[in-house]
Amino acid sequence: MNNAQIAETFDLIGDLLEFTGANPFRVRAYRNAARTVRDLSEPVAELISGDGRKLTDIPGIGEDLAQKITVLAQGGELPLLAELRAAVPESVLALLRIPGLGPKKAAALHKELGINSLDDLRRACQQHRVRELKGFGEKTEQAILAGLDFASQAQVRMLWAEADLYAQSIMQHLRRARSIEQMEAAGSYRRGRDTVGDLDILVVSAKPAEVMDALADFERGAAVLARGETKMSIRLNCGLQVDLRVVPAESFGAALQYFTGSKEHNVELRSRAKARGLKINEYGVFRDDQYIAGRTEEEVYAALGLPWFPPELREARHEFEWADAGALPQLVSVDDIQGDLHMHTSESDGSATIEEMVAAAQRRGLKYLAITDHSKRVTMANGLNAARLRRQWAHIDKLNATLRGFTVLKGVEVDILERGGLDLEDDVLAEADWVVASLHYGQNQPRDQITRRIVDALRHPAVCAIGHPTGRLINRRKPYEVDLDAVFKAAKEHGKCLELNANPERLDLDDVACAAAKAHGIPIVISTDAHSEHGLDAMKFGVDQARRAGLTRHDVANTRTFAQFQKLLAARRS
DNA sequence: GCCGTTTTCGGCCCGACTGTTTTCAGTCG
Repeated sequence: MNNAQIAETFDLIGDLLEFTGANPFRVRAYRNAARTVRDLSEPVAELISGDGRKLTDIPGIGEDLAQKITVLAQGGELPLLAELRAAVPESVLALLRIPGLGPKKAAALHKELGINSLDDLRRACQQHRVRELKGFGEKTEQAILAGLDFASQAQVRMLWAEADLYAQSIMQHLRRARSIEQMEAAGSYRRGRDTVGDLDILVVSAKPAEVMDALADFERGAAVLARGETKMSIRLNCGLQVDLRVVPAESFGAALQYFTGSKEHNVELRSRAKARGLKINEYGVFRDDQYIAGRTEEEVYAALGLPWFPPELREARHEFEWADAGALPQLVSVDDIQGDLHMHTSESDGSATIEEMVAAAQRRGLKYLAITDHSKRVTMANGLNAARLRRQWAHIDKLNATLRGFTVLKGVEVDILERGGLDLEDDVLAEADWVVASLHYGQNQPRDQITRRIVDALRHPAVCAIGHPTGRLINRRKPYEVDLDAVFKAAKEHGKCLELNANPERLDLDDVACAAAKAHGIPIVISTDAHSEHGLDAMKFGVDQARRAGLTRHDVANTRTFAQFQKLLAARRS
C-alpha cells in the first residue's frame, strides 16, 4: 500500500471504531495518523527500510500505529480491520453523512432497527418507526428525512472561487444592517482551501437580531437550519451552508481565530493554552476566568507566546514547529509574481490574440509571459504543428522588438504522447524559450506507464516544466495514477520545474504535493493556464495554494525577474 | 492510541443549539 491507501485505511478504521462507540481519543489517534501519513513528503516504505528517521519519530505515531503502518505498507492485512468489518457493515457508514446524525444516533438506528443503508433508513422514517426509539422523536424523524434528500444530492465541496462569489455577495448584503461594526468570512474559505464546505461569517454588532434578519433575507427559498441568540445557520438553494456568528468587539479576534480553524490547529492551540494555565475559547483568552486578550488575532496568539499565523498555514501540519524554531516562512504573495508561463491564444483554444494577452498581462503588472499554445496532437484545441508554431514565434520576435520593459517568451505546451515521447520534433522544441510538457491523453493508463511518460518528458533536454502534473479536475475528474515521488526525484535530477496550475478547477499540484515538491528542492512555477485575458486573474488561486504549501518567494521560479529567469533558462541549456 | 521537567497513568479543546428531556445527551463546528 502507498501513503494514500494507508491513510484511507486508517480513516476507515476511525469511522468504524467511532460507530462501535470506541474511546473517542482512540478514534482521533487513527484520524490524526491518517492525516499525517497522507501529508508525508516521502513514501512510508522509505521510513521502514531506511536507517534514518523512524516511523515512531513522527508525532502521533507510536509503537502500535508504526507496526500497523508497516504491515499495510508490506501488503499485509490488519486483524483489527477484519474484526471491525465483521461487526459493522460498511454500508451503515453512509448514515453518518446525514446532517444531524452522528455515531451515537446512527449506531442506535443500526442496533435497534437493523438499519444498514440509506434506503432502510428512509423506509423506517416513513413507517414512523424511528420516532419510537429512545432519544428520537417526531422532529428528529422529519429532520432525517430532509437530510436524506440532501445527502442523496451529489455532496461535493464548492470550488473556492465559487464560494468567494457567495461570500462577497452575502457580506455585501449583510452590510445593509447598519449595526455591523466588523465583519469577516472565516473557516476553510479564509484558509484558502481549494474547496469550501460551508461559509462562516463573523460579525460584531450590538443588534444580532438585525444581522440575522438580514441573512434570512439574503435569498428566497433558503432554509433556516438554526437560529439562537448569537448563532444562525442557513442553507442556500445551491446547497451551501452559511453559519453566522455575532460576537462583542472585545472577542472579535478570538472568534476570528476560532472560526478560521482548522479544527486541528485549534486543538493544538488549546492544549498549549492549557499547558500555560490559560483557557481559550471564541470569546478570548482567560486566566482563571479573567479576560486577557481577544480583540485581535495577533493579541490572542501573542498571549500564548506565538506569532500570528497566516490563515493558509493553520492546518496543524508544520506551522507550530516552524513557530517554535522562530522560522515561520515569509509566504509568497501575488505581488511577488513577475511573469506567467502558461497561457493560450486564439491560435489554439484561447479566445484572445497574443497582443491582447500581452496588454492584459501588462495591466496586471507582469513583466513577462510565455505563450504556450497546444501542440498538434490536441486536435480538439486546434493544436499547432511545427510550421504554425515557427510562424507564431517569428511573430513574437517582431512583437518583442516593439515592447519596452516587457518580454514575450516563445513557448509551447507540448503533449506527452500516449505511447511516450513528445508531440513535436526535438529541433523544433530546441528553438523554444519555454516548454511545458503536459499529459492530456491516455489518462487511464496504469500507474507505471503514466509515471514513465512523465519521467521521460522530464529527461528531455528541451522540457522546462510539467504542466498540471496530476490532471485532476476538482469534483469532476480524479487525478491520474502517477507516482509523484518518482516525478519529484526525476525533476530534481534533471533540474526541471513543476507547475502549480492556478486554474481554480485544477490547482495541481495541490497544497500537500506542492509542499512535498518543495521538500525535494524543486522550483515551482505558478501559472494560470489562461484561455482568455480574464483567465490571467486566476494567479491568486494558485498563489493561495502555494501559500498553503508554505512556499516563499524563493521557492517559486516566476517570482524572479526576467533577467534572473534567463539565467535559469541558460543553466538549463548548458 | 499517544504522550510526558508538573505525569509511564490519566489525561486528551470548548461552547452553541436542538430535541427530548425534566437536567442533559448528541451533534456540530
